[in-house]
Amino acid sequence: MPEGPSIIILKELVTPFAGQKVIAVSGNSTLPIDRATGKKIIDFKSWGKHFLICFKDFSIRIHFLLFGSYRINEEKEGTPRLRLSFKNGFINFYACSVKIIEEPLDDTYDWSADVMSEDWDPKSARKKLKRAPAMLACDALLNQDIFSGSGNIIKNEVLYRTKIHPLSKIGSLPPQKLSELIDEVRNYSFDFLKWKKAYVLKKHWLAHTKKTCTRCKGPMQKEYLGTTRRRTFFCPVCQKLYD
DNA sequence: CCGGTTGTTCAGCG
DNA sequence: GCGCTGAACAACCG
Repeated sequence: MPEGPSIIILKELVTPFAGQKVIAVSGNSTLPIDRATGKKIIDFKSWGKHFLICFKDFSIRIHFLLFGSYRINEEKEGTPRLRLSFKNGFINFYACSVKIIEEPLDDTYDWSADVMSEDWDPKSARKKLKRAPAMLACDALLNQDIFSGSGNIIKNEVLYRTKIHPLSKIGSLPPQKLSELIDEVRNYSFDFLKWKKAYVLKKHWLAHTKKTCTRCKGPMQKEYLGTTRRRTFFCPVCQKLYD
């Protein structure tokens, strides 16, 4: 569920409810979610992996983390964390993190960091990366302040596509390689979106979960790298270490 | 049936 | 008070 492109799909699926009044709210969330009852949804937005339900005076932020899910006009086993009903249907969110945001979203979110956004600004990402020369490439690609929406799959695929070893230091990447990295996060995210919609995402993985390198036919390496020790798949031959 | 994971937050430590 | 690390949480697949 979680990476940025999946949230774009959700946003598209809920468009029938944009502008609709919430006629009932339920769920096992401990927050005062009933506040949405009777209120009109102004818009649905997203920032990376955050799904945002916007009302006039506040917003509800949904984060699916690793295991969250949703159903639209469809039930599923278990109590939803949040359920919003409309006269033309309902949305259920399960096992997700719910947060209420009081301030205007423009005050909370740096839209230029969102890889899928029309406000995405590669120059801004570059500036942030320049400020963190010691950061490892595998950590940079999971950093939501720099690449909001990028996740572990996107990380592995982008490093493989750009032939950058996950343990490369950001400050050691030649300028053109750095540009390539930044551009490829957005490029691959849109491929991810296209393939996910067509239910063929896994088929197109070149690195993630792979045992053999499609380029050199050598073995792929699997290690738990970076500050978060996330699963990292890479080809030690084709992906160059910039140290 | 158990182990593992497309993620994040927070307590506890030095 | 800071940065870092590991635990906790969650549900479903293989």
